[in-house]
Amino acid sequence: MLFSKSSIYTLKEKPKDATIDSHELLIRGGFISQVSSGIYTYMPLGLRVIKKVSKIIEEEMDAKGAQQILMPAVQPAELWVESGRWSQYGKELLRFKDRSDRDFVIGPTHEEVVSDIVRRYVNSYRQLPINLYQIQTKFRDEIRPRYGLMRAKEFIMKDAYSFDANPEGLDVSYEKMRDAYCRIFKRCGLNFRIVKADSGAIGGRDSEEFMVLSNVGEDEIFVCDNCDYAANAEKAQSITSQDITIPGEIEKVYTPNIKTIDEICKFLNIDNTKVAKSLLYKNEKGEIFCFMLLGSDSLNETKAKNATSSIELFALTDKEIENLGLINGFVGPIGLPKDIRIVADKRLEQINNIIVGANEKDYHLKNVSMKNTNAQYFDIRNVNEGETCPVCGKGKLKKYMGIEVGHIFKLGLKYSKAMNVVYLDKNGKQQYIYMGCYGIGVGRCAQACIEQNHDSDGIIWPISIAPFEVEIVQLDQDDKINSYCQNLYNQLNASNIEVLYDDRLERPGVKLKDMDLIGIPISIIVGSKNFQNNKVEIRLRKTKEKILCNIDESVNIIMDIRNNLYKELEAI
RNA sequence: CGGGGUGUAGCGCAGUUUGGUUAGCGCACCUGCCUUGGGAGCAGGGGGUCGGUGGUUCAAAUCCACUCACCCCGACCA
Repeated sequence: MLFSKSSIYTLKEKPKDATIDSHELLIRGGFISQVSSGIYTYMPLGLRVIKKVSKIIEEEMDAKGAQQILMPAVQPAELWVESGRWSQYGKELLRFKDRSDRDFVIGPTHEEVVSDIVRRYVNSYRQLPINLYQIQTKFRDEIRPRYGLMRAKEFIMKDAYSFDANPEGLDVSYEKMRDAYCRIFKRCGLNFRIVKADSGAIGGRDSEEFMVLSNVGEDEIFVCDNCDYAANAEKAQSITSQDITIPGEIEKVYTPNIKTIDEICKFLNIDNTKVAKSLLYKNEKGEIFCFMLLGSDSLNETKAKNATSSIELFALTDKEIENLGLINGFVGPIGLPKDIRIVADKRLEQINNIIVGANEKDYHLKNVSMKNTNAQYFDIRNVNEGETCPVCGKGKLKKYMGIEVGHIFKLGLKYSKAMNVVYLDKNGKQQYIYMGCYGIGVGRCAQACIEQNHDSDGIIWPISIAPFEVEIVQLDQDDKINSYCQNLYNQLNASNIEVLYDDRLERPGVKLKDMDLIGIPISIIVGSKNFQNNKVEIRLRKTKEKILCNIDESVNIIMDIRNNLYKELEAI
């Protein structure tokens, strides 16, 4: 592509909306342009990157026998009513009516549509397993889009859906996708970790996320420093000391105006592991829960939702607590109204003498045994950095922030049952199909890659997803140089090298700055001083290495460098 | 949805507190000269419903009300 004829619009100044480097560079480099909050146009350079990532995904998906399809962005509400998600999915699902007043959604995901296809065409075990995928624009009406393509409302996603006759088959399909994902992210030059994850509203059993480690990531993950255990905070577990203590007599203590854990620890001069906190929440159905945790721990709402089969949880307000006849700050498990379910963290299970609220103003109870409560026990606490790994039992957990670029699930029978996705087995018996689903955020991959690969001058693309492999930067104008560059450009194009030729009549500084900003891995800089001596300079974006070579050697050297860059990626 | 912030030329901003000539600066853009290995210089030039609506006033970018958009923090979020 000729730079002078292209729609590459770079900016010198930092756009005021960009708060993280990758977002700034995407805009300054002319890769994307914002249209509305969370909605972007992919400019020529950006689209080339998207296509590169997509191509890698397609190659790896196809290699696993998955077949590409393209489903509609607009879906009828009927399918969502049938799966139950019309009512489960909140405002994030963009709904609208057509001219004849029928309800539709803009697809945030495609389990319903793909299930509908499979139930219509797949009838026999002989047709299984299958895996259908697409690369398509999704829409989720995010409450707060941010960071450019990182959390956009409209975004490009690869979503794949596997269909198997039985759980063993699903395991195989899942492993294939896991393998494909590792290859995809590796080829994109991403440094990532696989973490165990919560499957969330989508349902299902096993679920793993592919996380790009980055301090601008929005997900908290815990990684063992000894073994390969890694988990999202919503799923992470740890080994913690659990005191088994001797029961004593329950004792009522006067604790005037002492409401918080900190205050009571100070007042009674005790450690915050000797107290239990009791948190009152209600869910979307109006059920009320008392979540109990050690004073030193904090509630993980995702775990709490799973423990109570809730879709949403809301902390009760002081007023709501009063209406139950309770007092905020003095809530405890003894003497709660019967319809409040006590859900306690597992750490409390063996505890026999904990301090809790007395459900009476200005009083707490000492020596309360959890056995005297009708608590149910679940893991509902947040893991803390430094706690012991639950798998190897030796390593300590370290906390990182991660960008979720991929997520794989074993859905099981959730949608099959809801939507009657069935087949006939060898015995002619009707069975439900086991589903898996597998997503990759295409734009998010590209941006995560920038976040991991940039410097103060601009982007440093890995060659696999760079918008171009090579850039010719012509610094000076004369007939010889013009024809040399043009010839070089033609030769590289003829060799199927993707090349951007900066033929603009700009001053050298402008072109060199743009070169670094856009971040193409290999540049050939053609200037009159070197050219007089029959030399051109080849420069590598990543290392800033300069290679001065004879003008007639440049093509061969570029080819070598290019091939090596691809090999380096494979070797990571 | 709660809290905070910003809307003035394509981009980045000043001016608004204390209303008063023709609304300004840098970058970008156009013309010319000059320059040419890291976002040059000089001269000339084009480009504005001051986010929108309504109000106060002799007079509004500036004051008031409402409203829209965007950004940040939180809640939320496959």
